[in-house]
Amino acid sequence: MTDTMPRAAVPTLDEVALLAGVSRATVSRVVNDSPRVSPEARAAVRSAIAELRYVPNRMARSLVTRRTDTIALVLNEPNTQVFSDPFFASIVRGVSATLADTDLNLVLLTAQDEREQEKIGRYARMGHVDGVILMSVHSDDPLPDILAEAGMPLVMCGRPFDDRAVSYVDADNRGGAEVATAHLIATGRRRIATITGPLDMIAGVDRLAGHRAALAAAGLQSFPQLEAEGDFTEAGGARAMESLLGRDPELDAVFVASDPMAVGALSALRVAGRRVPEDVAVVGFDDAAVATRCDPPLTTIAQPLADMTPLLTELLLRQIEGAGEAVESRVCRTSLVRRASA
Amino acid sequence: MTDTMPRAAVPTLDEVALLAGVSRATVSRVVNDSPRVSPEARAAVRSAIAELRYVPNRMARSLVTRRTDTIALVLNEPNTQVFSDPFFASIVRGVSATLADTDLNLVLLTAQDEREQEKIGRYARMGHVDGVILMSVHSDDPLPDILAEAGMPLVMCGRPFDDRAVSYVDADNRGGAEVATAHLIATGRRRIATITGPLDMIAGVDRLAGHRAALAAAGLQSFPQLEAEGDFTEAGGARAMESLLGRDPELDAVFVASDPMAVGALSALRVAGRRVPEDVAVVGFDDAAVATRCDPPLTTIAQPLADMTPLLTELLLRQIEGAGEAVESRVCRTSLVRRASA
DNA sequence: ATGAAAGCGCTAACAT
DNA sequence: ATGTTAGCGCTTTCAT
Repeated sequence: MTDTMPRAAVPTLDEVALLAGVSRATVSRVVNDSPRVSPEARAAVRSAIAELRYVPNRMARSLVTRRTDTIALVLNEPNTQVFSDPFFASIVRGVSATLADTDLNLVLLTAQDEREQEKIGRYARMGHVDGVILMSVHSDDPLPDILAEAGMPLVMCGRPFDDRAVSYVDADNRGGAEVATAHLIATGRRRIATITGPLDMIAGVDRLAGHRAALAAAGLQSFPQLEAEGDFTEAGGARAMESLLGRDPELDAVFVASDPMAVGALSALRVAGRRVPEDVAVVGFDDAAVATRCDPPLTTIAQPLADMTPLLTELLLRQIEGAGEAVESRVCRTSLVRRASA
Repeated sequence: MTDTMPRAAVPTLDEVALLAGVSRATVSRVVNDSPRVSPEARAAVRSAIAELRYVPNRMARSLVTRRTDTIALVLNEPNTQVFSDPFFASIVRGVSATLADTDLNLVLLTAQDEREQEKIGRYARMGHVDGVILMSVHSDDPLPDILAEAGMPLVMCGRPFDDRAVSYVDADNRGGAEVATAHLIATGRRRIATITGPLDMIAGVDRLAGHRAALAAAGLQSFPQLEAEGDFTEAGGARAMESLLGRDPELDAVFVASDPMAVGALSALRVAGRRVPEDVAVVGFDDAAVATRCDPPLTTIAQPLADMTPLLTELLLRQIEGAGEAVESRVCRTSLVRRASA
């Protein structure tokens, strides 16, 4: 099947001005909602715009304003599985909603590997976007440096590995993990395992640190065989749980560093014939308000996404408007909750 | 925590020219890999570019070339659950990979509702992108019209509802569904149910049509109570399966119009105490090569994503280069396979 | 309130 | 092979 279709002719400001019988400057003022235009002129311009179906040319405008009115949300994730983590969807939805009533556009950029990260770095530096929100950063990712060195307004979702001066918004991962493990201890558990997140991600590191801190605070020792690294996916959680059960069949509790992994861990426990929570108690850490079908309901540390997403854009916009001067960070409080089964 | 950081000064072509001791035109030629430059000049320019960390200004370039070297992949999906469908991830990954060695950039745009679709329409019309790949189109989405009327190069992933002249790439949904149901019939099943996709999406409609055609071809009648509409999610599949079992406990097979839904259906069958495939045979339709953990292995119609993603970009690029003249479509063959359990 | 004019940084003829 | 020049479509002083 082949057919043809003429490319639409794109009208310019001058054509609108001609049709409306005013100057380009006036049309520009109308388009940009300047108050210094007479009602008659405004009306004439408006109707000319409608008639010609005029849309301003972004490139021309951006060339002079130095603004694109576009911000990028970068998903830095080689693991396709993780791309479908509900956490991403929630952040995207949240940021998108925050921007809905503004005239800012949101674009998503994904990087599977270093090459794509560099491509994104170039994309941003060329002036396609006014600022960047960076998600899912791994310890060896070059993109934060590329962007920071270019002076690009930048907010990271999750604190950076080093103590660099960069804006970020994060959940209290360490504190949340402490609460989780302390809860398990409080309910009488003593052989408490953990399934960690990827340890090249700060959320993985912080949640493990919180877990260990809670054990230490209770005078419990942390054993390497009670720690298994997962990858934030359901399948990875199941594998890690199997591995833990193999290493120490007597374990009576597990703190799982993300809810998708917790769902996987629960099914691994069921396969192994362990009852939850009678034999093994489980606490998760939610990477979104996951409406998971898990029976029994999952006790979990709730990450305050509703707080985090507006902050992300707020911090970025402040940086963009303030010519990139202010670097600030926020840590949002987490809390222990019980998710009903679906 | 607050700190300051100077905004980097951005060098222009002229500054590079000055430093390299050549004209702007020569610098431009080097940047654009023109062969008409002497090796010495090229070297001088290269080092000046490196020294100044020069990056061309996209807006200025695009203003004259009328190209942005960016294409958009639009995810048209109000349902967040579906956003995490592995099908999306696979398409994004595939298109992204196809573009990796080119100097084309890919941006993802998501629309939760009509307002956001219109915003995306404006974004595209303003000249941010050279072309658009549209995914997950529902029957009442305004975006295809907005884009088509603006003369924006456009390829749809999935055929349009009406017989409009628009490029698209699709799997053979109808044919695949026919094969699926015919397979169930061939193995002796007679009370064959189906869990459909959303019927405001063409894939949902086509797969149902194929299912019905296979029944008709075998002289079997299709009953409304043996058809339940799902939403392409795992939870939706489980709900639909429960509903079907309630309406006809005697059913002996089910064709499920997507693999995530099939996973849900399998767990609903297990909960209901039905053995698979002894009591109820199941055939899915994969929305990606989903590495689903299902036991027993799932028989499914494989959608040829490896064929589809390069086609998507190929058709779009041809349209962009050919000034939007050619409209063409491709339907990729599907086949019955058996997915091993993970 | 409106228009004239300059210029954003780049590419692409056209000259040489 | 290289330089000169003329815009691309818009915003923004600066006049009026």
